[in-house]
Amino acid sequence: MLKFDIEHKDGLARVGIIHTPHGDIKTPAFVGAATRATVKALTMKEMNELGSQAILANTYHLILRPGIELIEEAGGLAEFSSWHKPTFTDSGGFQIFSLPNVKISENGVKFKSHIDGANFELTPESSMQAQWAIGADIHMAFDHLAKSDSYADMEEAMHRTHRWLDRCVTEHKRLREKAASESGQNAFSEGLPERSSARTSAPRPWRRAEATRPEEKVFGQILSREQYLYAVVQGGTFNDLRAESARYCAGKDVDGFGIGGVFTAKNMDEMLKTVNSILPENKPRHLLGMGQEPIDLFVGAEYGCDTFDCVGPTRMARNGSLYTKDGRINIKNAKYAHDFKPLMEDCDCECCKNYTRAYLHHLFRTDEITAKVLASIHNEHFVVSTVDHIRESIMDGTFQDYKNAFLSRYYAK
RNA sequence: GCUGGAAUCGUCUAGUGGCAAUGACAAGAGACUGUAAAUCUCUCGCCUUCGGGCUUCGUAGGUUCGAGUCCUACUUCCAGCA
Repeated sequence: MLKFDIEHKDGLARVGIIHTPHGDIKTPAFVGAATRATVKALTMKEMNELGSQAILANTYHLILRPGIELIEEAGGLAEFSSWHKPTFTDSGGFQIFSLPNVKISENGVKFKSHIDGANFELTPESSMQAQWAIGADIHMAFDHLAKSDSYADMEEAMHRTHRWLDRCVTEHKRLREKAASESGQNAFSEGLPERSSARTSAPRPWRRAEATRPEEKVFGQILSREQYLYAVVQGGTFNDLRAESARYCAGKDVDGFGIGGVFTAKNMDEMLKTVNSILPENKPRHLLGMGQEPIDLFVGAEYGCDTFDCVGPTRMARNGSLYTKDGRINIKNAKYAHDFKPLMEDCDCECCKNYTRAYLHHLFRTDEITAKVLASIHNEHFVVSTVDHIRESIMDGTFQDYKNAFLSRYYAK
């Protein structure tokens, strides 16, 4: 069972530590979205330096490229990407919702690679197998988001998610037992194409060459094959469905919970209150996909979510939309051409400590790669450090003050 | 000097008798929440009561119901020959 210590509580909000095989996550925490085993535009060193505690990769994307076997051959997601800290994988369930032309059946989902047209099928079982091969510390159950927000569609998606959850729990348990009995062997590629196992504990040439790099000291962790499963709560915008889903998931033998499909919900606070009042207190909760808007982080933490992930901050960054304490600004706008202030006052990220808005404006206008790097460093640091401050404020009882001050300024307009 | 060729919205460009006029870039702005996103959308001659009105394709004339498109002259530029 995944170890989760709660250090402090305030209503539904809590401060805790998730102990993973790759280290601890002090919660609440923002998890960087590393869909294709990289946080776009950023190196793992930069992610580490901006304070990120964990990343989340996506099973669907890694199946397409580079292929699950390759990640396994590399020794797992952490080894492959050189992120020797906690990792999550999403199940691929979200892609059912976001991709066109997927064929959904009770068994699972069939889709064509958008890269070369190859046919793939993801099922609860194959998603579990793929996630075990990827080797993230925390896996998401393979779930189903509704295509529309009608009650009927939401209800159907929820029930299917529950049926799939049972299959995920069974398969995850089978793989865990197999891993334990065959430790050291390549035990996790069942259902995937045959491939000779190259995964060993022996250092590979490229690792030996890097062994003296200074960041080895920062990253040095032990790769473990212990892996954990979160159930995913669905139910869309309907509190009765959310409650039903939370009750269902709460009864399962899982290590924590993802709360999915939330960005379609207008009533996030009510919904989270409902769900997190039902979910067992002693297991961590991950709010899937939320965090582009700071208010989501405050509301999420206030109502008992422990971790967040979101592609918004880095995507915004690449598109020139950058966080400040006074709201997001579009750095490409003409008015920043002669603005020689830092992007954000009192920000200690590499971008704000060293560069001006005018310089960022110029880099974006000239389409320089560095524009996206610096912007991504800032935006990712902004959300990571905001959640870190939320943690501190819950700890010392000043959460409401911090929330009110932050949000009233950010959304003042 | 002679002989060809060319001049179109900030730039490059399409257009060879019915056009406020093509495309790209630039410019102005917006969107983005478990990433098919370093992506996408809108505006881009002037005015507008959003029906439309007005002025535009080097300059000046001409032919024609109608000219960016045809003719003449001029101006500028390019190429070749002197």
